[in-house]
Amino acid sequence: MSPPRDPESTRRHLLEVSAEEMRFKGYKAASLADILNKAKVSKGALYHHFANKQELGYAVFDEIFVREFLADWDVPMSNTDPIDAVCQWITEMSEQASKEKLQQGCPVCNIATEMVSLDEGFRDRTQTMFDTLRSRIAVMLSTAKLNGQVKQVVVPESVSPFIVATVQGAMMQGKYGRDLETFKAILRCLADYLTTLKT
Amino acid sequence: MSPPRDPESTRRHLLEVSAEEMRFKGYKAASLADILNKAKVSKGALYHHFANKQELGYAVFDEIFVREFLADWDVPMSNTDPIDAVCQWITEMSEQASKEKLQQGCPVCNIATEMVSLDEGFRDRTQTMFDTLRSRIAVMLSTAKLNGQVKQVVVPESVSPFIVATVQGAMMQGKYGRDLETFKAILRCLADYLTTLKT
DNA sequence: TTGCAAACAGACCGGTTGGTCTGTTACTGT
DNA sequence: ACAGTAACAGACCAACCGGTCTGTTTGCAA
Repeated sequence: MSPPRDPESTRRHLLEVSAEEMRFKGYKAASLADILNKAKVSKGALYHHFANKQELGYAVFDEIFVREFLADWDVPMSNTDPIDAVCQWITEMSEQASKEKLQQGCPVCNIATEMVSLDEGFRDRTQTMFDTLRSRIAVMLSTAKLNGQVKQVVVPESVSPFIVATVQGAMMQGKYGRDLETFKAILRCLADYLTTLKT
Repeated sequence: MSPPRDPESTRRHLLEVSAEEMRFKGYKAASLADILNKAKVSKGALYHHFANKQELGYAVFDEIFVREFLADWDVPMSNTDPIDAVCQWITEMSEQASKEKLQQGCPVCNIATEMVSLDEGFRDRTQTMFDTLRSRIAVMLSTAKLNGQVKQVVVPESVSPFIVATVQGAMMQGKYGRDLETFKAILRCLADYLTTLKT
């Protein structure tokens, strides 16, 4: 049991319940009243840990959603063949995908789509996150190019956003159609394309 | 000048103003009060033409957003080479894209992302719209296959959702990063891939 | 010209929203 | 032991939300 007063764990609890709410309803539609009810925490406690709803939203985004997202995208880079590694990662992602997860979609993308044009904070966070991801993949492709594992015509700075966009698009399509097969077909197609980049 | 009382045009006006609001703010955050203010129309008039906000949302989605979307995706099919046609269409889309349009993103996708998991009506509409689009592209690829313009290994039912997902992902990435170049790079990459499908 | 429904106008309403404020309880350093 | 502050608890609030309801104006058919 956690002690009767553990500020760090109540903060964490608040964060997780908020994340759960925002996953399904989005940022704006997630009401503080619902969060408080679900978490069985008083309003005073919430406003002791977070200045306002915006700060709570930022914290959820940074500490839960972005963390999860980048962990999911943590493609093994040290493999003998990076393209194979990405393809294998895609296959694993495809197999792990459940219908429920797919219906929920990618929380980062959901919140980003909702808030990017309305809130600078969310915009900056989204931007830097995707920059990180894209450059990570671009580096991988560049080294593969140097090692002669990838065709010289490949432009890492074009292919990396392409990969990101396609995976994101696949998740969206899967979410809209509630269809696991569509999602898998798109990812398989992406893997096919990537193998054409090999020397 | 329109006559002092023209129910059809006030309905249309209401639809357009609502669309403008929902483009920027999404469905839920678009308030009726703001719409009414902007349209300079009374609440009585709105509720005379629409049963409630949901019906207004559906009408905006059907009569404005889906219409625009399918018009944008109206790729010329009768060309000599369908793959070339798609590539040319992609290029045109890439050139026409403005920074403002990109920041706003695709209204259909925005609303779909927000509402698909919360509202059956929006879900059904989104689903059938993308089904229409995908099968339209699949048919194009199938006939091209029959004509021997596309490799026999190509599976139209996989490639068509792939194309849709990638373009959608490209728009999202462009929206998030407010960057026209990323958007264009992704589309160019897609065009490259499509040309590899030619015989 | 009159009757009547369609087309609007806008005051009003209950419920919900994020946020504040005052009070109480628990821990911690001295 | 006690003081002081961090950690809560929850009543309260103004603003806003979608929606209703009553009243007025307009056009048109008879």
